[in-house]
Amino acid sequence: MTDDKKYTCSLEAVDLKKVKLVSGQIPEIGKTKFMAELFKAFSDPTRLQILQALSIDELCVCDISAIVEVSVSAISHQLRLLRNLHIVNNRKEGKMVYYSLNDSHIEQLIAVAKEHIEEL
Amino acid sequence: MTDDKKYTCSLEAVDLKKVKLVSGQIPEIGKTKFMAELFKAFSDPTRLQILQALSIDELCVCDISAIVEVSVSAISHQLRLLRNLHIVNNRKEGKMVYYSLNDSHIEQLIAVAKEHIEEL
DNA sequence: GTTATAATTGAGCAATTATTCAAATATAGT
DNA sequence: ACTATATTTGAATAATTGCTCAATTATAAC
Repeated sequence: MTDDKKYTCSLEAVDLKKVKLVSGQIPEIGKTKFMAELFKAFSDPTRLQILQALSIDELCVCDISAIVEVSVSAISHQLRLLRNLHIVNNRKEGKMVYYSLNDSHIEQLIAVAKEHIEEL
Repeated sequence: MTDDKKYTCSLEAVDLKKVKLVSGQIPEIGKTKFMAELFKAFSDPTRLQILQALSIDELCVCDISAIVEVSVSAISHQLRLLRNLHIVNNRKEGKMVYYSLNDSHIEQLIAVAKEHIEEL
């Protein structure tokens, strides 16, 4: 009858007060989903290599392909994903397209992650 | 004959000097894969909600399930993954298991990501 | 010991994803 | 116009992933 979510354990086990308090303090699900998408961009080794390379220098697709040792096509697919999330910018020059990082948060995220795994 | 990776474009298109320079400066693939795994932990909305909840307070599995509105089983599966990556700690008290964040980098990563999406 | 319940676990399934391949665009040089 | 080449794109495929369900483990109360 009551609209209790069946997900959880008995009422005695749940600290309802805590649950309400915490629920009220975490971001709404839409924002969380967006953040998760951003993190997902960093969660693939190929993409992470691309981002690390771009944190050193602006690069064209061919160069990225050579550095990461993955086909041009695969790189291009990944770059589109990164473009759509506004993580990288691109600049066309003749036949070639040069990519770069969009803002400093990208490098910050990578730096913090590096710190974390280094002190394991 | 030569061991050129076939991945890439013509030799004229590739800036070999740049490629070598950048290749030498990015972390080895093993480290990058590990970092990617860390980011992957943050890349699912359910897990990200768990982490955001834990950044506010230590919580038992039941409470997390109630906050995130996902089954206890699903939460437990995700917590195992987070445990294996040393992102969360747990503490047993009777029948219940309390989870908390392992170190401050976790909160830092979430904070930077939040900043990034807010200034889009 | 028996019962109740918090939490974990393994198998299975639907959905997502990273890459390859082939084809299409776009630009430069002839 | 024609050719060469840098990049993009769509479809297909194999691999991964998050959840559910059912069963199990661990602890507490009786």
